[in-house]
Amino acid sequence: MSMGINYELYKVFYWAAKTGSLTQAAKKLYLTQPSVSHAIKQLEERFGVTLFSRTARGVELTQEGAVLYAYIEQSQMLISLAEEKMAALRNLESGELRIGGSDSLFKHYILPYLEQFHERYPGIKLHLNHGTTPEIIGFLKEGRIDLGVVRMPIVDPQLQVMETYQLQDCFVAGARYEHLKGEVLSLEQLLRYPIILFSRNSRARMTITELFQSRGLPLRPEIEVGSVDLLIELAKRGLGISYVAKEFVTKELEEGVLFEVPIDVPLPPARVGILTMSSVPLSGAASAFIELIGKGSDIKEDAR
Amino acid sequence: MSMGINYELYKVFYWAAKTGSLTQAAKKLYLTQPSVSHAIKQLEERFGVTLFSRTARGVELTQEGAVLYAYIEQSQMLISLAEEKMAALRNLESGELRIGGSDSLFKHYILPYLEQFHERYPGIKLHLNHGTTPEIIGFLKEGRIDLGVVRMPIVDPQLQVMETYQLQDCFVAGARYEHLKGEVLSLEQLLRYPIILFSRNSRARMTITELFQSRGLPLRPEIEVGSVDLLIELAKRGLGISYVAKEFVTKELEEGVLFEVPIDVPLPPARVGILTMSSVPLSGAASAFIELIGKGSDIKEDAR
DNA sequence: TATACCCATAGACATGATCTATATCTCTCC
DNA sequence: GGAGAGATATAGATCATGTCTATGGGTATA
Repeated sequence: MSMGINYELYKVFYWAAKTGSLTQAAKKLYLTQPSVSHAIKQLEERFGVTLFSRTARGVELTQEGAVLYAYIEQSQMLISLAEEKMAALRNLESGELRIGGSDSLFKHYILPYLEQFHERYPGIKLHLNHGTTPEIIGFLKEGRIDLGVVRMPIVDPQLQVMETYQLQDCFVAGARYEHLKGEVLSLEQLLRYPIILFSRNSRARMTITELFQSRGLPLRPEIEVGSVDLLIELAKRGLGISYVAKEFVTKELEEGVLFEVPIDVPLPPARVGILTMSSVPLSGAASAFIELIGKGSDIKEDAR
Repeated sequence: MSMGINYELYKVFYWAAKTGSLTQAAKKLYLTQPSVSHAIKQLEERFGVTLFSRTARGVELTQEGAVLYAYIEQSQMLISLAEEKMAALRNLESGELRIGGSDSLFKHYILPYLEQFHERYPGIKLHLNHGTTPEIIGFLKEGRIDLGVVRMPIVDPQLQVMETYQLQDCFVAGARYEHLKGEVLSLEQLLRYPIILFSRNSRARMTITELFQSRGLPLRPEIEVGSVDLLIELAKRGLGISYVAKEFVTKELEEGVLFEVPIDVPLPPARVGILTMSSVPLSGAASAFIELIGKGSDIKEDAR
């Protein structure tokens, strides 16, 4: 660092000016007085200007020294603030956590963790960005979110995936289809009823469509919605049979406003995964959040 | 400097963040890439936080790194400004020069130098503070002015004195006393005429009073004024004979509106001196000004 | 006059900043 | 797919320079 002025000298200058004494500055900086004296001299030689007038009681800024001090004081304040801020970030007293996911996963999976997290680290600002799986991945790659919560499977070499929560999709109906209670339907039978599905670009929709297609059956939903709440609501009102994760309708199933319509083929369980950028280091907040989720469920991290 | 974070590291961090490349930062700082890499690592370890995500194309600030950068960038700007300002101060492109003196010395002695100085160094702000000799000395000791211009002799161990300009006091009269032209008066004869003197606390006044007293003559001025201009004006209008430095009335003497009234005892020449605080280093502007004056007259610096 | 406290200076010393050499990784281009 | 360019990381040697001790001079204070 031969060029330019050593910024350490400004630290010394600051304390010398602030305390009005090289000896006091030395104490503040855990140095000896000659070191401080030497540091100030270096600054003066570099600038070609006398910064202090030396008296028997200490030192006093000259006109030029006072000019320098005006700038350096500000600069020093900022650095102090920066150091405080960084300490706060490390201790998770400050910072932000930006999560991407679907509304339904937020509501039924992430929410309790968010509450815990916020209670434990109240200084950290939370940002929730909802979107479809491809959108979430886009946000991640743009650096707009720290982590995404989406349905598996995802294969993307740029992404780090941790599978956590397990979802079991199923068909549910409301009172209007009461007569189906206790029955186990085949896929063909199911198709005789109006089916309500989540929108085309969702992973759940793709999974069930594939299942029907593999048996040569065309799955044509009567109604297609963009919100899981609506999916549930429509089923409750009897507009059809909804395909939805059982975990999202636990309350409705308990209350009896919905009941499951079992089918004769096993529906594969869907895993939820937490996505992060593999090349971008996790922020303190993000890793704390992931750890929190890890405690609440068994994580299967992908080996890749 | 074992405690705290080495501020040099911030300089490295700044350039690494700004260029987005450790290699580029190294070039900017005339360092090698491993040095920069090491510096960043130190910062990260001190903060317990990752500041950059390393990619194949360089580095990119993490969330935490971006927070730090926001502060450090500001701080860096201030330091750059400070360094520019100090360079400007050294080159006398900026700064200020505060001079104390009497109005008459400003007008008749300092003014041409001020003009030269301002022409040569237009960036330097000029402050003129007028006052009596004791006031000027007070200003100096308070640090309110850089230098004072007063009549000698001054003896004060805290002050550095340089004698420069020489003044020759004399008595002058206007047309009303035309009949005195060509005469040489004794002090007693002079006392028959109304005398106009500068105010009591001036050095010129003290000198002439002593001269009369040493001969047992009481010097009672008819009129006492606080401004040399007024002293001259009153003499021109014939209200009396004024005691004034010949150098202050050269124009009036040439024009003939005033003429000198010689006396039969030699009036000692008065020297003008430039005062500075001996314990306070001169500002660049002040020493440049003193040098300028030095070229225009032969300075006799006191040995002390 | 003596004491105490300040800053300046000189020279010895050791820390730690910096360098060289090398490894590893990731894009890109052929 | 393999080679090359260019990025960062790591290890160890080196030496610059920051820091210390010792000392001196100066100025207030008692």
